[in-house]
Parts: sequence; structure tokens; C-alpha cells
Amino acid sequence: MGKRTTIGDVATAAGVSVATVSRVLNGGAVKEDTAARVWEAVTTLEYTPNALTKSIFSGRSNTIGVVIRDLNSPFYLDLMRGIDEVAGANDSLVMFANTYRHPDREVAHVRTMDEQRVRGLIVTTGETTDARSRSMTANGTPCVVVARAVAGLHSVILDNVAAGRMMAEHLVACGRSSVGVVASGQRPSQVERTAGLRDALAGAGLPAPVVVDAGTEDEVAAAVSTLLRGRPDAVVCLTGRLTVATYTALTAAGLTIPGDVALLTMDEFAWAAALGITVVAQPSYEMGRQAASLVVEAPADPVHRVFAPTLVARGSCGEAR
Amino acid sequence: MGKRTTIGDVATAAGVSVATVSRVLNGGAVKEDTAARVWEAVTTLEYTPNALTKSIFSGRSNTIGVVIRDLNSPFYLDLMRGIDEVAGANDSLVMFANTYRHPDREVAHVRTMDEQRVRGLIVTTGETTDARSRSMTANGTPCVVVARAVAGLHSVILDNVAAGRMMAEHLVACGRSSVGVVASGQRPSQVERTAGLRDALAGAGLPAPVVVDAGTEDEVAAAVSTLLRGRPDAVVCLTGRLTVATYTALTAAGLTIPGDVALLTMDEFAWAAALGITVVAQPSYEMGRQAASLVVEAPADPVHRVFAPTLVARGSCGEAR
DNA sequence: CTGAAAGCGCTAACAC
DNA sequence: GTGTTAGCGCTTTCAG
Repeated sequence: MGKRTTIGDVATAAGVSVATVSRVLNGGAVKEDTAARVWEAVTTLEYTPNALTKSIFSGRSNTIGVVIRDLNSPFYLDLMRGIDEVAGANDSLVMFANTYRHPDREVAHVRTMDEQRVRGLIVTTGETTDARSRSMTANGTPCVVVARAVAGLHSVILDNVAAGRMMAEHLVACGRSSVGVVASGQRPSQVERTAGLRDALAGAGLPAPVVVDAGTEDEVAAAVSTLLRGRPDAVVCLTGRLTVATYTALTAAGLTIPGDVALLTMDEFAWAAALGITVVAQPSYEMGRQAASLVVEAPADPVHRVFAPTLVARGSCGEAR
Repeated sequence: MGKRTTIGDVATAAGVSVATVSRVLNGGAVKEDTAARVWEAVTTLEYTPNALTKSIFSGRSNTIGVVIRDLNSPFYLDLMRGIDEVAGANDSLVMFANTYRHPDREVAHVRTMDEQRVRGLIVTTGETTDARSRSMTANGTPCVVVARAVAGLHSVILDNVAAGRMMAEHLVACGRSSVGVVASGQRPSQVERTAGLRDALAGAGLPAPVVVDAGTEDEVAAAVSTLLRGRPDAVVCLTGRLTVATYTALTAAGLTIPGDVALLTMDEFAWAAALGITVVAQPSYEMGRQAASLVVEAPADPVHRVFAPTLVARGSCGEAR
């Protein structure tokens, strides 16, 4: 484990200069047999170029930084896969950091990504990181925010108002009229979904939904039992992260779905099909692809890509007329 | 977006040499007011040190490379979170690449990680990447293989034979006698689990289990229906990746669990508790932590850490006597 | 076509 | 304490 072999070692072994080695490695004009000698040396010495040093010149690595709030959520996971897929297709690696919904870590991680001179940055973080994202943008590092529209930065978002409305419409079509909602926090996405739901319900002449807030899975049981006191005929969960907990709370209360209560949730997930749970899905994989594409294409002006939600009806709200 | 500000710019602004700036940044001995001037310049110029260049000296970045076969699996996801957690605690970032179970990409990605001079590498790949992992080890980059023991490399694995045995014992305790198994491929983990299951069943004087292979979720339906022709009173799924599909195939066949058939699967997952599915769990998060720790600690000799599986009984196999 | 030499941004001796 | 001077491994003019 002495020093690693460098381009200089290869040059010596092949009896050429480092410049020549660099050329054959990067496809410059080199006489054929010279190149052959170099390749041979490369192979024998098992030379692996140092990508770090390379990036020093461009001042930029071929890595896409991703700062996620919570990998443990079907949405973020699929998003991640979409990003990874596009990164791979563009010879880029993904540098990843999870913040576990911890604001302090968000800024620290974004900073670290900047220090790593990532080629671009994709974040699902809160406003705390916007300042740095802006300065990074000014320095030529494209930054895209997912799930939140921000002036001056690229963004990839769901039409959350439409999602809320879509939920309401489906419930109305299924003949439900008393809606309870499990929401989580005050992020724009949650607020907008709630607004859309509220509006559409009002538009259909139904009473306003009761909305309870649950920050973590542990809080869901209490939130749902609060909801159930109002004897709703439908329960909506506005974030995929809390779907399991909501489902558990409902069944633990002895309720059948959709007999006693309809269940409608956000975000597609593997078990939804198996359990017949109706969801309003986000095209998360595609959103990840688009986010990564924005990094790769680096358009000069801020681009906001809004995606439409999709209703995947599976019966957990009963039959729609 | 001209040139980024460098340590030189800061030095000029503060009226000191780059060495001094470097010292205040990295905690060397500097007079207090000099340091203050430097920090001021750092702030005004929004200087963000280039981590890439720093790594050039150590010949090594502070990044842990992770090459995963399939993020879309509860085991790998938790593993990843464990890795991320330890990496974060050690000022390291995680550089991630998914191979989508594609051998070619495995070697390519591992090579790229090497080029990035990762501080260490964690892979869940097949034998194809072992050669490079060995040479990386020789170059001082600790490599740890997850879910597969490899001579000369660190490894973090489950005691798969014990897991298989544990499954058999639970089924026997629940009075089941005719076992059907959904396995996936010939990876050591699958083979060993099958062997453990087979042995323990034989030890209990029961007939050998029928084992069918399903590579992907799409193949599960057919595999399960083959199994069902033998009228088993228990179905075991040896990989968490195929749990949903197995469950779906069973319920689609109109079978009730555990009434008509017991269901026992590998790997803990969020919905298992909600659905009362009994699993044999791997301490995946802890395994991720240990893998990352091996990278951080970089022991000289290969370390093989074997973890014990845990049975989480939830009733999907009936009552154990 | 190929080599010599000048950096890229930063750290690490070595002097003052 | 602080500045000077070498490099780290690689790319890229600029000559030859």
C-alpha cells in the first residue's frame, strides 16, 4: 500500500511523457504504437486515474449532490432512483446525504456538497438552504429544489392543489361526505393539498374537513382517534410517510375499509396494490429524472416543472359512481 | 459565475499569505487579530474551500462509496441508512450508485468509486467486483462486502443457515408440515437459507420443502402457483424483495393467511406489523453501521462480522405451541 | 505527433 | 507567528 501508481509511473513504464499518457487516456492525437505501449503500461500497472485531480481543472466534479430529508419514504426513494438513473446515463455519480428532517444538518450537508464542488445539487430541504443554493447557482452550480417552488432556483413539484382537489372529487364520487384528514406539518405541499381538498369539498357543498396534524408516525394514532370522534366516513392521509400508521390506526379501531370508513392516501407504494388502497400518486421516479436532467442541462433561467397527480382507484373508498 | 474565490483571494483580501489562511481554516497557531481579519475576508467573499483539492494531498477523499444492487428493497434501504448515519458521524459523505442487478454496471461503478479515491467502499455486488476490491484494499482503501463472505475482504453478513433453520423451527412449532419456498437466484444467501431450512425440516422428520425460483416480481405469480399445486400448508419467501408479490399471489389465489396457508418471509418491513406478517429479520440498519465502521476503522486483517437473525412472530403462521 | 513546463487550489515543511 | 517554497496528480498550452 505504498503510493498509488500515478500518471508519471505509467509514463516512465511506457517511455513517454505524462502529456502523452494523458492524451491517450483522454483521446488526443497519438501515434498508434505509442498508444499501444501506453495502454500496456496502464494495464500492467493497474493504473486508475485520480478523478479528484481531474476535477481540479474544471473546478467541478462529475458528481450530483442529493440532500434528502427522509429516504424512508416511498416518494423520496423513487425520486432517488430517478436521479440515480439519469446520473448514471451521464457518467455522473450521486453523492447522497440524508438529513433525517433535521434543519441543522440540511445546511451543513448542502455546504459540504458545495465544498465537494458537485456538478449540481438536488435538495428536498426547507428554506434554510435556499441562500446557499442561490450562491451556488451564481457560481455555476445548478440547484434544483424538489417539492417546493423557490424563486431563482429550478424546481420540480407536484400540482398539490390539484392533488387535494382530486382527492375530494374521488371521495365525493364515492358518496362520502364527512372527511377527516391526517396532515403533517406546514410545508407548502401539505398546505396546498389541504387547500385543494377544502376548496373542492366546499364546491361540492360538503362540510369542511377536519384536519389533524401528525409530525411523526407515533403521533398518528392519537391524531386518528381525534378524527374518529367526528365519525367521518372517509380518512385522508396527505403524506405517504404516514400511510402505514394511518392504516394501522384505522384497523386497530376495528374499522373496515371501505365499509366503515374510506381510506385515501398520497403517494404510490408497493403494498397499495396488494391491499387495494386507493392513492393519489406523484410521478416520483419521473420527477427524479427531471430534477437530474435540470442539473445536467443547467438551463440559464430558473425552470419550474409542475407535475400532475394521478388517481389510482383500488376500492378503499368504495365504488365511484 | 467567473472563477470561484480561492484561498488566494482570501489571503489578498486579508493581507496575509495563503499559508496563514490555511492555518486559520485548519486550526494552526495564528495571532488572534490576524485570524479575525481572515475570517472576515472568508465571510465577505463567501469563500468555500475546495474539498477536492484538499483530498489530493491525502490521496483520498472523505467519501464512502456504496454500490448497491437494488435500493428498492427494505434490507438495502435500511443498510443504506445505517451507512449514512455512521458516515455523517465521521464527517464523511456517501457516494452512491445503484446497479439494478446489472453485473456490468457493478464493475463500472466500483471502478468509478476507485477513481474518486473513496475513503472506503461498501458493496452488495457479486463476485465480478472482487478483483478490484482486492486491489483497492492493497492500495489502502478498505472494502467491505455485504451479504457475502469473501476471502481477503471485510464482510458483513447474516447467519443465513441459522435464518433458514429458524424459519423451519417456527413452522414446525406452528404445526406446519408441507413447506413451499420462493427463492431468488443462486446467491450464497439464498442457497444457505434454503439449506438451513431443508436441514431443520429434515431434522424434524418432515418432507423436504418444494423450492421454486423467481428472479423478479413478475415471475412470482407463476412460481407460487406451481407451489400451490403441491397444496403446501406454509409458504416461505426467502427474500424481502419478493414479499409483496408472494403475498399478492397467495391472496389472489383466494387463500387466507394463516387459515389456509402460513406465510413466513425474510426481512422486516413497515407493513409487516400492520398486516401481521411473521418475518425473520436481519439487523439491516446495524449491519449498515458496522459496514461503515469497518471502513472508518480500516482494520488491517479481513474481518467477518456475522449477525444473528431474529424471528418476529405476528401470527401469519398461526400459533406456535 | 510528442515533450517541457506552467499551473489548478491547497497543504506542509522550512525559514525568517 | 507568518511568509516562502515546494509539491499533490493531472491537463493544457506552447514549442519543437
